Amino acid sequence: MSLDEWKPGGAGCAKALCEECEVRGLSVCGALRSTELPALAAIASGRRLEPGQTLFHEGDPAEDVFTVTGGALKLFKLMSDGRRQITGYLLPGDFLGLAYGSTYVFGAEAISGTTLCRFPRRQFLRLLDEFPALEHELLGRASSELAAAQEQMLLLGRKTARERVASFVLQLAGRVGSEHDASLALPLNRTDIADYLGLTIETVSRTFTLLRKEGLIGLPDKQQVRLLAREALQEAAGI
Amino acid sequence: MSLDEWKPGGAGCAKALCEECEVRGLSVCGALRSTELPALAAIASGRRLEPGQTLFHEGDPAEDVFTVTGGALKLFKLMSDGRRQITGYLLPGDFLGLAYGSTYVFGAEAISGTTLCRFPRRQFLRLLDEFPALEHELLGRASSELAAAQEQMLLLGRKTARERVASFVLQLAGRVGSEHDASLALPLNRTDIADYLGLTIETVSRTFTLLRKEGLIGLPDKQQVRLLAREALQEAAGI
DNA sequence: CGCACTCTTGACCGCACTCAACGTTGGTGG
DNA sequence: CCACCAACGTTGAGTGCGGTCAAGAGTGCG
Repeated sequence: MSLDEWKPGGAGCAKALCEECEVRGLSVCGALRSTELPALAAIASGRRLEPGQTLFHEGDPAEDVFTVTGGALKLFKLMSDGRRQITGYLLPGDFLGLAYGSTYVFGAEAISGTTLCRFPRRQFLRLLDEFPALEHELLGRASSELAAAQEQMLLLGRKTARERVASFVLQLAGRVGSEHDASLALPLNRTDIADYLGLTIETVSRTFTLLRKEGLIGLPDKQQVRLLAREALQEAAGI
Repeated sequence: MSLDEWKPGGAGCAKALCEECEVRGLSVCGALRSTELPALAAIASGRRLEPGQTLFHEGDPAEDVFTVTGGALKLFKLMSDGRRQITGYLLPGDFLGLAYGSTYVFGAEAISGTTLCRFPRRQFLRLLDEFPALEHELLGRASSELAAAQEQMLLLGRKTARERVASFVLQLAGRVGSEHDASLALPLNRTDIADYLGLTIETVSRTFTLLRKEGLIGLPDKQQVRLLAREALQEAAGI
């Protein structure tokens, strides 16, 4: 990816000082005071990715870190024969770039139209020395991600298809903060859900249908889910 | 667990200043200078766990963080019906306590006889403010753990039994730094390997036998593995 | 010697995968 | 406007990998 695709000024939204960025409260940047933000803004550049566009591949030199300002990204690992495991998905405010040494250990691809704030890794690491609050914030996020990763390992290693799908719906509801009985927008299509849950697309489809017939969820359309019985869904998730 | 089981002085080995601790170079403590160590030693206490003894359960209030100074620990999550997923195992030098909020999100249990260095969480967090190098070291370790967790998600979600066992043997070899053709001590028994790889004990046993018959590994006894064909094993691991 | 525990091996089963067909939707162009 | 096509999702039929159940081998300990 050529550098000139990135526009200076953070989030590609002309908010040069990050002050007005709508995800500031959600993102790592929220750990900095207003007086410290300019140092971050100085190294930021913004970009928009179209659906399906690749941010980087596994194995690429890890030269940048990112904050998601809009849309959604999926992270994944590939095997040589094409098998794929989606290891996570990122929503606005999420930080990307913790888990690597000198190269990215996973690929990242836009799901919907996505906007990002990019920081050159070296310069970002220098800022960590300058602002311990930023490093502290990152450590907190890394802890949460590790906890989520362990939950996902339990899901992938031990849960049945029904338990996996129920867990996924509940996890999604927790992440986007749904109101009671509201519809949730699914950030992933069936293929991606399958690769996230370690199943096939057919099994995901069948299981959605099963949970719908059981009255636990509603499926108003292909991109939405409705939680109809949270308690029962938690039971189905295997607690 | 009552506090008086913990003996002041770090690692339960009377090395009050951590200076002579044999895992200092491997552990987070290595990030501190000699002049800074006493501050860490002042809040450290040591303990020994016998095989099978529990350090803490999932859901316990997370009051301490630990460094493993000897032996081995397994981390695991349980489902209400007894299904178990081992999410990782710790060897000397490893740090324990990153992945939680106010309560531990996994259980921890000694595999072999294990010695630990314990730090009260609050006091440890205060030291992080004082010594940014310590926080930096923890963030680096969290990154590595996240990378390992994603690799494990690929294994659990997409690999066959043969690929899982081959991956496990190679991962173990990388972690204990085996010499060529040397025997590796298995830190986990068959039941634990099964719960780590998302398989049953029978499948693990059958797959070890299969890899032995294929000439990829040797099984001198139940607690050792020998890498006989590293290249072929990497091929079998699914790369 | 008996008992408990771990590991291995065999026979059978079932859940999720594979293969296949069909339905639905949205975009494109005649 | 409809015909066509591609992408995505759903559903059905049959299969196979790994799970379940069961028996037996090996080992250590009282």
